[in-house]
Amino acid sequence: MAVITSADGETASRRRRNAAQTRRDLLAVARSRFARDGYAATTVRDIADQAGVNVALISRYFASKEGLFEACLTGAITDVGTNTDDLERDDIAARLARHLSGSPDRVQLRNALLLLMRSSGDERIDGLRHAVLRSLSEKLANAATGRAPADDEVLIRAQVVLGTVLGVVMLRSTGAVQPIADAGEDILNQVFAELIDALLPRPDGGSPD
Amino acid sequence: MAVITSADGETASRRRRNAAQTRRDLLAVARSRFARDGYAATTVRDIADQAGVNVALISRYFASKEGLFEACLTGAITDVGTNTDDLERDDIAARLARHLSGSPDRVQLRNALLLLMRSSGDERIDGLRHAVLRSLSEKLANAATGRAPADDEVLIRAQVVLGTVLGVVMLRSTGAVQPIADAGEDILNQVFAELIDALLPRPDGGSPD
Amino acid sequence: MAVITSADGETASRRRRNAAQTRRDLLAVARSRFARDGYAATTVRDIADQAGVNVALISRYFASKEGLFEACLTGAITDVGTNTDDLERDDIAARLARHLSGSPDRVQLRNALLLLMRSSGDERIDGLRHAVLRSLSEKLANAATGRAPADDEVLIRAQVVLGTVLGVVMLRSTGAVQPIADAGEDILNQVFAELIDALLPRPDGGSPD
Amino acid sequence: MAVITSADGETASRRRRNAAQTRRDLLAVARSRFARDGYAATTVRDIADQAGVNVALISRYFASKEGLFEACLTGAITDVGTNTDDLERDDIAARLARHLSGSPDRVQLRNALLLLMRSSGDERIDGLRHAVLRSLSEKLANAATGRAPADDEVLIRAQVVLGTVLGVVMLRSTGAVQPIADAGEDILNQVFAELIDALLPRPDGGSPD
DNA sequence: TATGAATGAGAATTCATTCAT
DNA sequence: GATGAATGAATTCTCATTCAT
Repeated sequence: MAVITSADGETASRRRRNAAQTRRDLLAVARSRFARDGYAATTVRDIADQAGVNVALISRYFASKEGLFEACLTGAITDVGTNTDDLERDDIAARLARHLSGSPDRVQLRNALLLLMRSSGDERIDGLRHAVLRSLSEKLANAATGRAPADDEVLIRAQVVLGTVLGVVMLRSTGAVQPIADAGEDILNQVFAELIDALLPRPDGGSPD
Repeated sequence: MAVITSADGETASRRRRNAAQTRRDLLAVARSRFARDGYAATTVRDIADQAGVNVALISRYFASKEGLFEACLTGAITDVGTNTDDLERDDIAARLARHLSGSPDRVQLRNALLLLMRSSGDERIDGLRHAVLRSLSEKLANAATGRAPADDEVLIRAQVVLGTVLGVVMLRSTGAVQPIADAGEDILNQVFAELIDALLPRPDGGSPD
Repeated sequence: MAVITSADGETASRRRRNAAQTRRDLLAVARSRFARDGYAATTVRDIADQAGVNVALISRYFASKEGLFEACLTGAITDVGTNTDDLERDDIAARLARHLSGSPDRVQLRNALLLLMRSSGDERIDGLRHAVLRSLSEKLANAATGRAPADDEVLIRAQVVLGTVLGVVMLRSTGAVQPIADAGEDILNQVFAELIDALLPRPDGGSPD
Repeated sequence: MAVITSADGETASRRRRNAAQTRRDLLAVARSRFARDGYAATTVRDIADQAGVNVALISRYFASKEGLFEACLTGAITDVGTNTDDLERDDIAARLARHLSGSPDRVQLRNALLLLMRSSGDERIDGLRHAVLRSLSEKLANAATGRAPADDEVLIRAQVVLGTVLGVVMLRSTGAVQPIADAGEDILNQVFAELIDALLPRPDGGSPD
């Protein structure tokens, strides 16, 4: 119950002195801000303030605003990756629906997807983004077709599905367009299932219908 | 005095003395820049330079950067509107494919769609954007179902299709993700047709297949 | 009663083509704006708009904003001069009261006094202003003392009176400080008379009382 | 690093790292510039340069140019207030003379008076200015008449005296009109005493004789 | 490790002025 | 004589970043 207070009135516990935690906090705030407002419209001061730390720490831990963005993107890529590792065709729609409709605890993944649409203007980082989007569509194609090597048409179809996911995330974000913004998991699941069924060839190579 | 003519056929003569044309030029450049880079990342100076006119003319003709953005959006809304007026179910896929895959002359419509995803931060303007996206999805639903009044599920389905369109435009823009970025009209037409067939109920209210 | 209208719908009478009149209009508007808002806070566009003419005409007729200001000042000096030519001691208070309290038709002289307190930043013009203020105080001293050559003390006393006039004009301008802003001619006359009586030596050189 | 010391004793060390001092410096410079040149003619860059600090600090400490002006005015109001708290009739002339004629150390009060005549264009701030001028004249009236509640005529008379003070400050500022610009404390004292004696009723309500 | 002071570059906007008609 | 188009210079303000403590 004792509150550690130094003689001069400064509470030692008030200012958390934990580099790793500070870094994580900044990253978390940055991800959601970059995802929601885009790179250019987000100021490092906003991020630092919201994270409750000093702006200078962004330079300290991430070298620059762009470094912070890249770190966000890398984190997003990891998140997206771990959530698509074990993708199975019959699972895809349900998982998408769960993640897109999910409440606060799934927000990070939705931010990750939004982040994949945000550019900082840096070409190298954009290359990263595009590579991940490409790889995501490959995963999708492979999962749907049972991991057969995908030809271009199948890839394009998977990318259309990916486009749908991205587009839906966008239409739902920032409370934007109704009724899809408030659509529940069930209906999303249903529609995604029909979408995949219609567009992506089944493992045996049979036509979607 | 000096007439500056760039290699790619763009002619920017100093001192044009044609207000309407200058306004149009600024608008055209602004639309493509805002669409490509977003509002915050685009500077008015860039726009003016690319249009070959003095920055002050943006204030003159559009009052402010935000005014210019709004004018772009209004134009985009008009374009999207006139291109979806006479939509028929059997026509949707073909038309989408044509516009998305089309070369330079169709770029304006693609920019219009990108613009509908860009925010300037101004709430009023954002309201406009959202209203148009909503209205677009209604048009889509009505065209697909034969103009019957759409219930929420149908609207959601139409919005998923709209999401697909937006997502695909985004994946294709700035030469980004292959192979969909270079996919031809035929394959897009085919996939969109399957998509609509699968997701949107037919006029007679029968199941999509 | 006929309205002269050319074939193309442009009314020939609408745009007055009279250089001298245009010049006068600009000058009149400029005087009141410069007097009220000061040099820097007044824009040439404001002046031209209020005068109902094109901004470029200011450059045409007065070379520059500073030229316009100087013209205003010159006019003000003339006005002040003609109104103080025939000053008699027993007349001063009444005349001051009349001009300061006077309604719209006396506004020009009040503007002239305000103008004498406004600087454009140009040293030469400031020299002019100061010279006129000095000369004004000399006139005041001469009128009060019966044109005897004034020594420094008398001049200082006259300048205090001049200061009073300027200060009162300022306190009354822009509807500012009550109740002096709405004080009538009578009370002003009374107070100015007491002021002059108290501060300025009589013609015979006797003490003010 | 480099310590820049100008010949006139002003020391501006780069990187002072003392927020309060920097704020004070900016305020001091701003007060004299606004007082001398007016709001519109003064640039924030000038102020910052003269204070030896970066322009951005004006936004930091005062939010905006207008905020800086308001801070100047508030300071001026305080100064004027503390210098008129304990005003006694027999003291007024001497105190005015001392402050108006006083050398550098009294410049701040003279600037305060000039500031009370300068407008930033902001209505709220102008309201402040006018309120203070009114209150100043009330203090003057109360001090002169022995704090009896002043009727309008007495207030008007006090405002004429205030006008004299303001007008004299103006005629003396920027070395303008001679000989009053260089008039010494004695003569000013004498004239102000006569002025107050003539215009403001004595405590017992008797005529100023 | 963390903070707040300070900076410089760049952004949007305003404004006096010039030019072509 | 008059107009509106266009310009360049300046002004205020914002922002990422660096520095001293």
